[in-house]
Amino acid sequence: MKDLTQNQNAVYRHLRMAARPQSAYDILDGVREQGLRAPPQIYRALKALTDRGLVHRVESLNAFIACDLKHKNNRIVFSICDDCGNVEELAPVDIPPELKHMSQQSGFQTRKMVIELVGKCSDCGQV
Amino acid sequence: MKDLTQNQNAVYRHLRMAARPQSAYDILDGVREQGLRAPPQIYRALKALTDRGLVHRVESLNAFIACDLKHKNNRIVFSICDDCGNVEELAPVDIPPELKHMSQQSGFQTRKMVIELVGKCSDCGQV
DNA sequence: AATAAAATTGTTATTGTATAACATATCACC
DNA sequence: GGTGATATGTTATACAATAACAATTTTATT
Repeated sequence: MKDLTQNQNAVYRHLRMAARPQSAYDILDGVREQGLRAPPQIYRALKALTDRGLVHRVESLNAFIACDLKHKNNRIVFSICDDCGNVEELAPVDIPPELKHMSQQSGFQTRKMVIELVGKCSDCGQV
Repeated sequence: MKDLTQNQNAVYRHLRMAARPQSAYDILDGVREQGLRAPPQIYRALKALTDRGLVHRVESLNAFIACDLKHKNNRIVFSICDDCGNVEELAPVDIPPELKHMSQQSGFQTRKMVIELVGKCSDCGQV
């Protein structure tokens, strides 16, 4: 892939294949065959991948997901189904104007915004 | 306080006193004197408090913070300084229209939205 | 090419976060 | 007072993340 190290590549490929967000230990299990054996190897690869924006961390799940979109790494939006666990990345949006205003008022300089919508996906919604 | 159990009250008071978001184990240390001894006691109290909207979880920090605002529990906004660790809760905002539109397109029913702004607070910003 | 410095990778051990499972107690109501 | 429901305590364990150091590979330099 794009000049990734072997370990990064293994982790990235695993995440791209996965149907759901993966915990670091899920990933570890998934790449054992490629010779990765210990958590730090996974976490290092994840750090490199998230720094490059190829992978995002889903904060409320302590899990990781490959990024399909091409976008700057500083606006991230997920919808998270708390029934089936499915997570979709949505196209990034700007900081809402009121929010931008509020945070600037207080002198806060935003480098990154994460939005997580929690609810029910289309499959789980009609109860 | 408002018909909280003893444990909930102890945890809530600790969080209201704290200057920073507290991990569950920070809280445990802080309420040992009140007789709480084990993690499940903390996590149960936190669950009750977050369900009632008196406490929020700061997802990207695995930490908890008391809510000063009176607001519905389904729109939460934080600014998080990744330098000094300070976290402020900002007034809730609506789901950005494009986002609402996008998620509805896909049939997602949002119950809750969490926004976390990461950057530098006014104290740490001027480097 | 030989080698020293730097960067990367592997390994062990540990720290931090959260919950399962079960025991005990308290409360509400008949 | 018995009984079901709710709350609480306790032990043990699972899951998430990183510190510290060893080994290896890479790079730059002579």
